[in-house]
Amino acid sequence: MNASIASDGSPRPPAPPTPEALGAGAVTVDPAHPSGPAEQVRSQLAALIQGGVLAANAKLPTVRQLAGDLRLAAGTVAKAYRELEAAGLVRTGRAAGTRVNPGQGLAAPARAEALVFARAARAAGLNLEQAQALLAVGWDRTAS
Amino acid sequence: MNASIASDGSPRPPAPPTPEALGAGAVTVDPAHPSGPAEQVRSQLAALIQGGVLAANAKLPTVRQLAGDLRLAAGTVAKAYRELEAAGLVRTGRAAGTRVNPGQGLAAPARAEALVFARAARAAGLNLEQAQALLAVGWDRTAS
DNA sequence: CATCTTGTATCACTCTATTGACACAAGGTG
DNA sequence: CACCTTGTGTCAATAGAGTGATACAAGATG
Repeated sequence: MNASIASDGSPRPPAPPTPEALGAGAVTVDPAHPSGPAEQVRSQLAALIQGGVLAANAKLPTVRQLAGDLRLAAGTVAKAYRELEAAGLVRTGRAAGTRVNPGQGLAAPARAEALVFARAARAAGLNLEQAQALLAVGWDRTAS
Repeated sequence: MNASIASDGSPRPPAPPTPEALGAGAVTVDPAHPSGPAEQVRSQLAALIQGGVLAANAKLPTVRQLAGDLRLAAGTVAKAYRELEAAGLVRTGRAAGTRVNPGQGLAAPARAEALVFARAARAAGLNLEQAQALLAVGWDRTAS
């Protein structure tokens, strides 16, 4: 669609998710996942932040809001937020809520390379877990 | 090194790990990891199999051997092996032990793409968790 | 066939994560 | 300043994963 092409020909990134959108599907919790709920929330939010989807100073939903949306205890979401803050990805404040810290998106060339690999893996019929397995093996292989 | 270059100029893959090597470092368990020990063993072995590092019919260490090497309970390794078998990656047999099923390595072009991305991510100064985060975001983005 | 190998099953216990509810305290707003 | 917003802390209970040891049973080997 031309509507998704900027004037310089590069594709427009999708609009960043609102706080409501995070609990409405952008972040999900699968009870069958090997990691627990807190870790699933943490890692998905971290990915959105580092991948540039959640921009600097973007507001995250309140602990209670996200917990309600994801059907989790508030303390569980609070744990995920605490860990994001400990990692420097967000800052939290009473009354002010939680916001993304500036400068947490990773370098754009690496993000573009991730897209290339994701497309190739999909084209080869892999699922995400398999793609991640290949990355892990490739990571070991490129250690030297 | 020329010794690692095949006669057609392509790099030689490293030798596949022996059963002993799996418990001696090729597979590791980090108690601080968000996933539990069984899942860490399962996912690392799955990656080695799908990444072609463990070849068809390669023998895995016995449950007791790997458990001892990784300082886990045997039942925990047995759980990982059961899940690998349920996924069709391995076959287990009393007395015969556990072997990799043929045909479980994923397509070589996708593996090569994973290497390219791993190198690019390392060159950008990312760690593996960050690279996996970018892959997850890229995966969502290429869903259409 | 006898013996050995090795995965599977079982057990009581320990540990950890999560839960739902409530209270407190730090900030923000009008 | 009063009131509201929102993260943090606490609690007892629950659920699930892992533990180490043991026994059983299915296969493999000589």
